[in-house]
Amino acid sequence: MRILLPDDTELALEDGATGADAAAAIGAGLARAALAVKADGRLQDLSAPLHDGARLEIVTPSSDDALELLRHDTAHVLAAAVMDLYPGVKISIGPPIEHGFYYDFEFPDGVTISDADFERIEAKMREHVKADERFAREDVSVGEALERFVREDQPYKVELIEDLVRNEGVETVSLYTNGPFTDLCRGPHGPGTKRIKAFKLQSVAGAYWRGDASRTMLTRIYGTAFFSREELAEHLERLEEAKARDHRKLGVELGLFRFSPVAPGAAFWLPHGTRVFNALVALSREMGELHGYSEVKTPQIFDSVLWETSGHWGKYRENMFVTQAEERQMAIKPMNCPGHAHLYASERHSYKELPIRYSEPGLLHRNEPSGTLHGLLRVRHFAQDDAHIFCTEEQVQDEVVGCLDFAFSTLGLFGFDVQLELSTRPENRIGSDEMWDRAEGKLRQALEDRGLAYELNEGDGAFYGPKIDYHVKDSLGRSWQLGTVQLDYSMPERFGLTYTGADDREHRPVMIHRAAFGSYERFIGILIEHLAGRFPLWLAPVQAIVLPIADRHNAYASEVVEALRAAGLRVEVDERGESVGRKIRDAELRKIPLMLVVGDAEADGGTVSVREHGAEEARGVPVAELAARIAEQAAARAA
RNA sequence: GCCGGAAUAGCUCAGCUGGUAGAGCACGUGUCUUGUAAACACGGGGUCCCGGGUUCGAGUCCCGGUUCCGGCUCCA
Repeated sequence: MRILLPDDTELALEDGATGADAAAAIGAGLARAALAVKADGRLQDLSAPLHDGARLEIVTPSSDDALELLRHDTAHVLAAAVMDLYPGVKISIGPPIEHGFYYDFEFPDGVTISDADFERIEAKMREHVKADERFAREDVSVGEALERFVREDQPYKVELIEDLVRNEGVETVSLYTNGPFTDLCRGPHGPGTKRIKAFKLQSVAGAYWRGDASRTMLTRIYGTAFFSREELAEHLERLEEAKARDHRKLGVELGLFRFSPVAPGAAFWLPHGTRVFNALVALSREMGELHGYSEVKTPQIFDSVLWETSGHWGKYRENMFVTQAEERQMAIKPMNCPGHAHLYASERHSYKELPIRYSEPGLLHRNEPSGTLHGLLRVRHFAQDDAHIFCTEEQVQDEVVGCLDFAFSTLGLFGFDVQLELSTRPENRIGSDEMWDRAEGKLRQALEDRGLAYELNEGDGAFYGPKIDYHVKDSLGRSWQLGTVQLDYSMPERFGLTYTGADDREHRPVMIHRAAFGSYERFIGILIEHLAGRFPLWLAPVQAIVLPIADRHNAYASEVVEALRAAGLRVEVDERGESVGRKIRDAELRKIPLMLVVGDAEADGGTVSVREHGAEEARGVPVAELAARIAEQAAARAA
């Protein structure tokens, strides 16, 4: 038979030849390096037979799919080692993931695993690797596979097979055996365990079977693997570096905020953190003015009837902070929208007024489950750059585009890599299919109008309408939602919102919920990690620090500070009796954008010596010139 | 909320099989008067997370709780 290679040459092989045979026919080196093959774009084992005319690609460690394959192999080796060490353990699933793999187990009663056990497990894994066990595939009937896993008392495997039969109607399944361990697995796998040159177990965590909180909690062991020790070491190094960017660490080091057990999930903002926060609120207000938003203020605590009207009482009561006032049940607001809807309803509106855009940097409280709190990224007490647009059905499309433009011109200042997600109708929803078709179509159209790439999240919309979310990743690659645009056909109904149309009849407005940053807390957390704590001039809590060389220069230093403050800049002076080297080091560690050294020469000439991160030092800069330049730079919010 | 782990000075951490709590940095004082990433000396600083138990004796062992960390579930 003939197969086609990537360079379009043909290779003649005997009928029934495998991927391994093909690799060997091309060259001995390639045969040694080969892990698997891609036949007509589909990955398969080296030992699987090829078919005539197949377009073949040999997968080696340098191929795109190789790491995933290796990590999947390693997951099987982990399972083998765990089976050796913990008799009676039940296995579930063990896939490769973005930077490694995991395997979920149910350990026998009384056995808990912690990272202290990793050494022992890794040692056992190394034995399996050293033995270079083959990954042997076997296709068996469903009956045979079920019989096997029932006999071995592996209920999770049995359930998986039963589901495969039910959902996909399979009649046979594939089993992979490496050494003493056999797993239900689609494959493919590499030829043998010896290809696993470098691996490491990383953490242990609980994980619900099938991601269902009502089912058993399994023990998940995470690890990673590479083709060389160097690559593993580099990866671990990168993880360490990422930890150094952690906003929880930098926030404390830079004196931005703190947390305390007296208020779990709520930040205490120090003066410097508050400056950053306020600078962002100012930005949002400025953008709001530009885009036709009107700021409003609504109460913090409402009678629970408002939450019943909005529907939050039924759905989110557990997650709301409830309080009491003279026998009346009140609740602290978890969102601004009911307040805004109530405000809208308090006046009559004509179509001529629409769209009405209410913004409010409102302070919100949500009683998030304790286990979900995470620094500034998931908190119970936060503020949003929130706004609600009340508009006619015809205006929705333009308003959504406006929201996207608002968000991108705002987020664009920070250089984030923003992922857009469009979430469509969930199973539990209100409104007709026609309404959903229209609403989803408008969001999609808005994204396409602006040429924005997005991911489709089917069924993930709110019960009252579809939405577009902006997602970014933190330093450790975890994805977080920032802003959003949500169409809401429910709230206007619940609050009986109307406007008088040109036809002199009452009509229902559409409500759009939108935010660019989302929560300021989360945004600042992400921003700190993104910038590694080095804020641009316009956001920096301290924009410049004046460093007198000796204390005879302190008086001149104070003059410089005054001049710069007069230009509206946030400036400090370091008058400590320390060396210049020391003052510079400390200012660098505080990540202050500008260091202004002043000595005899500067005092004589009315200048400063400017040290700026990532730039050449500039001596003899006249103070007035510097003040004008950086004031302009800050006003322009230049990066 | 669930599973696992952790908690010692402002920060980072050491403290063995139970025997009066330590370092570096930071902070304070003094000396030095400094030219682009750490001058030197001295000093102050502790509810060893909280509550209970075991013990002659608990930072250390056991139980309960709190918060945090890593995940899972959830996230209007």
